[in-house]
Amino acid sequence: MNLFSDIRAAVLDALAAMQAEGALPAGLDMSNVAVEPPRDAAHGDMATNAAMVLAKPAGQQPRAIAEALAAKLSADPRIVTAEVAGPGFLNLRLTPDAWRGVVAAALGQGRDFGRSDMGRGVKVNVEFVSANPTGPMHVGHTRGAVFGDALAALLDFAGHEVTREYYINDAGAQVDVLARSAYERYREANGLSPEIREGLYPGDYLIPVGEALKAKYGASLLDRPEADWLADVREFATQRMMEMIRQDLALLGVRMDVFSSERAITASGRVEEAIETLRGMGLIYEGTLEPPKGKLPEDWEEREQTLFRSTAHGDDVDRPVKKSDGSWTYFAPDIAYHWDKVKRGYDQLIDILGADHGGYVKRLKAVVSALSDGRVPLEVKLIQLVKLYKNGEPFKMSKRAGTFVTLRDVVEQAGPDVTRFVMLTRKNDAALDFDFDKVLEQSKDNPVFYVQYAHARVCSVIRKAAEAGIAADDATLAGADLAHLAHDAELSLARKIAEWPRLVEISARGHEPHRVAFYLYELASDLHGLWNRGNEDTSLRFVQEGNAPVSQAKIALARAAGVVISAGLGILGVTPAEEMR
RNA sequence: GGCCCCGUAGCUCAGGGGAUAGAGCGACCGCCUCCUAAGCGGUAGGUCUCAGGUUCGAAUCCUGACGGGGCCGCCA
Repeated sequence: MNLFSDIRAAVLDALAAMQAEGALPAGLDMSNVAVEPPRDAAHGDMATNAAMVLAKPAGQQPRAIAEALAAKLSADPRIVTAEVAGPGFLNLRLTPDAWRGVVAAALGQGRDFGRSDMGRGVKVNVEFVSANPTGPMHVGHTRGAVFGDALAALLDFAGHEVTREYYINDAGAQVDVLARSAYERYREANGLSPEIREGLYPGDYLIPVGEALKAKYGASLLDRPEADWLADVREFATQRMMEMIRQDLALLGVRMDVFSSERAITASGRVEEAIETLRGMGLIYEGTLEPPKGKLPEDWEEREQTLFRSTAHGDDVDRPVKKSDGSWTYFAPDIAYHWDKVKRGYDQLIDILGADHGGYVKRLKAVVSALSDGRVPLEVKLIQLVKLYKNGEPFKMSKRAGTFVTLRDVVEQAGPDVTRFVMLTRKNDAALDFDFDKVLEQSKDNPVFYVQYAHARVCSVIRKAAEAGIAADDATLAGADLAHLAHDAELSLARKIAEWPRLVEISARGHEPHRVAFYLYELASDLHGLWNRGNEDTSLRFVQEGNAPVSQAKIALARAAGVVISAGLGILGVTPAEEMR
């Protein structure tokens, strides 16, 4: 149930009736007609811009259209008043029963209240994290992981068929480096001193990998040429790294549906296949690139390479798929991988990438456009930098300096709830300040506690009611006589609850899970506000001792808010606490 | 030089073309005999970086400046 879209439908019906009567011309575009909560509550419960949007195409005065529309709408039993205001707004006031209906719907549907069928039949692939399997996840990865997971949950809630996918970069030079680094730790495990040369990964996390290699191979790999052991050690170490990454993701509460391997794609010849397909479209050629303007790379020289004509699909320059030595660039397997996703039948692809991949977006879009014949849209959500602060001072992560902050560091200290909420209370395209002390503080400055506290208060009310001998289970509440909700402070909370289904659709459409976090904060604020009004006006307390029917109506309202908080936190992956200690 | 992101209250940030631009923190003044005060109410605080444009209407869309960050062919 979405009261805003219900009322919008009523507005459209009224406009259609006006057209049938000749009061409005036929063939008007109604797509911009909106029914929204007004910025200022004094204007009413809902406002529509219909008259202003239609005035010009209809060739009529906006206020005249609004007057006629108001006359039609006032026949609707849910609408108390329809007043023309300002340049042609139509402000609507709804009956208390309309708002009580929202409370009833939320109780009836529980955490499913607000689910939308907006994405029905739409298959979406959300690729995120995709951290290289060469070490533990760090703070930067954490933001992408949390964002992707929440976006996937949001799209699911809005009715899409969602696949969460991780692309394992297990085929490039970096996994050879990993293998060499692990091999040194293997030598170390065998009592030799490791040579962690420049360019190898020095992290301690490879020490157990070296020991595990010793357990498996004994001393048999010692003093052998690299060619003898590289492939085996690479395979072994890569698997170990992926296990570690899966554990890190599990700590955060992130679960993937599909892990795709670059190595598998490369080995199966699909890169060649993809490039040949593009060649068949006339999009692959041998040529040289113009040097970039401005600051040149130091070793710039003109080279002939195999290039992808990405400019034919909106890119600024063509992009190399082969290096000058004839081997594939990083881009080539990515072409094959995205083609693979297209062939798996998704209607929409979403890539969650770090902001340092900004220069990569246009070529990826070009590939998907070319290989899907323009049918499958690819949206790339760039996750901007996480700036770390400690004691209010910015500090840089450095593996060498030992200030490398892992996901595990953060989650084990702050907990997954705080980590997730903080990282989701910001748009993906704005940089995020992550202040360790503030996040660890667990104080009122931390919005996640504020929202959880609201939920805990609802649970507390229900417990108190039970102690007072008033039944307050969901089944009883669903049958409560909501006519006892009459105070405007109570109906205001119902109005906020009514916005939830609308907010879900807006957030899902914009791929903006942060909106959920901000809405939950507002909803929590409204609940806390109503709670405290009970201090001055005892008739506003949820539990009215000795009056079960009235208590149950009030608790039903609180429970409806709690159900929405619970559902919203569920999308964000945050636990709805039942009590705070 | 080009491309991407950002610029809104002292600070951190919301604001899917709508009315008098909002919240938190900080400052100031109040509220616990009472469902958890991890809470609530109020006051103060604004040239929405600037200049053009589109529109009945722009913080929002477009163009261009300015400022900050990121990226830019044999790294992935």
